Amino acid sequence: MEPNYDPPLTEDEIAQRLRRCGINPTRQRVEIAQTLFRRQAHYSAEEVFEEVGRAQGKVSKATVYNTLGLFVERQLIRQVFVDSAKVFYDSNTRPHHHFYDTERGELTDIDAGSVVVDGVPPLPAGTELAGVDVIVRLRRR
Amino acid sequence: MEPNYDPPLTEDEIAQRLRRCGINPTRQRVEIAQTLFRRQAHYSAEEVFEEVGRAQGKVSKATVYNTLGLFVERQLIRQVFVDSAKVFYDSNTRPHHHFYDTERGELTDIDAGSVVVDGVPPLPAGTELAGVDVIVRLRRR
DNA sequence: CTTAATGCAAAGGCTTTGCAGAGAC
DNA sequence: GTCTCTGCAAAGCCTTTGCATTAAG
Repeated sequence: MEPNYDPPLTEDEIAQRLRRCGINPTRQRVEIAQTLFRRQAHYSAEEVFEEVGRAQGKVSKATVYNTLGLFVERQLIRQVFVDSAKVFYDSNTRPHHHFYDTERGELTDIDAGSVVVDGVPPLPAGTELAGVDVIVRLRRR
Repeated sequence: MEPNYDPPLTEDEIAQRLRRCGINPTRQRVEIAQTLFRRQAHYSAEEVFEEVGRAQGKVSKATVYNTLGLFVERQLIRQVFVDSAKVFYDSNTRPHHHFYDTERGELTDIDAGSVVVDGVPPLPAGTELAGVDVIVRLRRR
């Protein structure tokens, strides 16, 4: 899967991006965003917590959770649900789907450009489309 | 969505079905299965617990969880992940996908017969297909 | 100063586990 | 009697919340 940016975003670019989403770019938020956008990947909250702590200054777990929640709410990132154990946070903002390796617990992107989902019945009355997620579950053979 | 059987299964039919999956049909297991198959629906563990307690003899929460886990393992039912808060247990055993009303937290089946997912890239090396889940997320308008 | 953000620890919700007692054969 | 299942309560895990402290303007 190609990265969704290249080269890596600078701190200033990150800050701008946060501002564009109406998010005040504090040190912690910028560091979390940097981690999320550094490489195309799917992180659990725990992984973000560890990775930020390693690469940058320490950020508390509460702030990690609150910030991830804020980013999701502002649609900077999205959540992926494939497992009851934990939520994945996905920083690929382009339309895409996922392979999920059920044994390794790994998510991989599938570009939405190549995928067609057809034949979905009319939406129930009073609703509108919020998104279509395709999860291709894999097992090792 | 049409029910996946009709009329309702008798206790004996349920027991047979459990045996076919290699599950010893105890009272609790049969009652839980009856609840799950009574109508086409998606239950949280909590809902199964309450519904069984109301309709049948009481079953402990531990047994509900253990039994649901057993049923999933034996592929009598499947889990659906759409929300971090809880797992849905789905007793529709035919291939199908889901609408998910994000505001009401309601799942509705989409028959797989009508849906085509095309253009999925080749599976990663060493893996085989375990299933394709399509979740059509809806919001109220 | 005043408002917003952070961090710690405690609380919460869902789920699993340990283990003693009940049931099946 | 032996093996399995059940149920309670305790523990576990991920996540959220309350609240005092710190940072920002």
